[in-house]
Amino acid sequence: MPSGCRTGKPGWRCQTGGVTEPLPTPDAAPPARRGRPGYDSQQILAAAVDLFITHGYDATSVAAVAERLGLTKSALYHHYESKEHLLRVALDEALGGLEGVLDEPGARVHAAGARLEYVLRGAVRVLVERLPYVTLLLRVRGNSVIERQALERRRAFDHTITGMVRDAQAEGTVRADVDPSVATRLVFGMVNSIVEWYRPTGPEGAAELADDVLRIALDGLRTR
Amino acid sequence: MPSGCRTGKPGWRCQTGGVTEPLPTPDAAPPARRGRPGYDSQQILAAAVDLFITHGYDATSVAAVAERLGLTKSALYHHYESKEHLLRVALDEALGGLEGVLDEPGARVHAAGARLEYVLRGAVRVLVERLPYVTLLLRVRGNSVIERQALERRRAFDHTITGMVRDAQAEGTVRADVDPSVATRLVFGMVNSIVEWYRPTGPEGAAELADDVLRIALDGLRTR
DNA sequence: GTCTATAAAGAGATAGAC
DNA sequence: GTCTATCTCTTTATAGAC
Repeated sequence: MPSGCRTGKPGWRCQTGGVTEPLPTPDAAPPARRGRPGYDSQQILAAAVDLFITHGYDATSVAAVAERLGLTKSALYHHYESKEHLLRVALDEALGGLEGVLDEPGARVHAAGARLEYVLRGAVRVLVERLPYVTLLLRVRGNSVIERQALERRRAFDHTITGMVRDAQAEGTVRADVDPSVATRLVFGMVNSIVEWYRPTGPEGAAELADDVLRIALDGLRTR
Repeated sequence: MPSGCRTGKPGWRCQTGGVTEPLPTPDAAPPARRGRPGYDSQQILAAAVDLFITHGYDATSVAAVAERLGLTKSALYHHYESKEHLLRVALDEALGGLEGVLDEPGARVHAAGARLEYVLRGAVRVLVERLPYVTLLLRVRGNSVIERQALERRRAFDHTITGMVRDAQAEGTVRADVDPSVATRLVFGMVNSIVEWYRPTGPEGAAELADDVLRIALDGLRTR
């Protein structure tokens, strides 16, 4: 990210709304951690992910992350050995959440239609709970080893869902006139698009959002 | 984009599949243009957009675009006055296509449900016809004046669709138990997600794809 | 655990030759 | 219309003081 963001030079690539201003120092509410200021790894990660989302991973400099926290680059390198380390931990947070849904009992009931419904709702839940991490995951394009590993885990997740759609078509609970792979991609396209606009502070809770998604994805927009 | 993409140094952020290799020179089929090699503005833009999509706009260097074309940076600056100029033209290509759908007669018929259906189908059509440009548009985050102007035009487009959804709810053709704004976002999330996986070379044509989208968005995945 | 200072390389953009 | 050479600033990362 160019330093023009700070100087306000016209034409520079910066967000409005003061996203680049340093966070208040964590001294105000010390989380049972003595010594000097010191963010913990979670707070540093959260700041980094926020910038990665806004400016893109590649375009976010380590200096920008440090500045956001009111630290220097060197201090940041004390917590994370590299910029990619931050990315790896963040992507794992997202993927772990999504994969966790598939291990829950509701994702293993016998009826395929019920499994699918449970997993859709679970995906919305994880997406909202871990919004920044999932947002980052969905912006990864495979430009490094770490990103390609993340994409591979995403593909495996999608593949599992596609199997559920296929099973549900076989049992007659899901329409059979759309390819299961295309149906999965379209429905998860709808689910994933939530990261583009949903903010937890809004009036709509995660459960209501999941209801809306399920209504449209399963029963469609049209009245009958 | 780091030069390690070319040297194959491990850990570098590069795509697999040789995306960064120079294009064959256009000499093979000279498009009625004499003198020496010379790409036209369209070809240069296409190469730039392809890299912007893969690596992100900010992370793509002008040198990388030039190298992709087998040119130097200076030659590229002869065609486009800046990197942002390339972005501006590309985003306009996408937005012009989408806005054009709203001006077509089918988007102005009296029945709101029919208008909505026409515009959904038209959006899929433009998205497929101008796939790279719309893909780039959907990745813009508002980090510069040009990006914010593009986001503003997108918002206006979405606002028009939301109005159609609201009208269709009033006439009884669209279910009224979902907020029109949320419904629009979800359905366009589904439509827009097509850029993440659809490739025109595949077995599915644009018309079949639009049929699938309309089926799921309007009638849902569930059998009845 | 944070700092200053620095290294080596890449960024956008321009000057001017041919 | 394309080139080489260059300017100035930013990049990731490290060394070493406190």
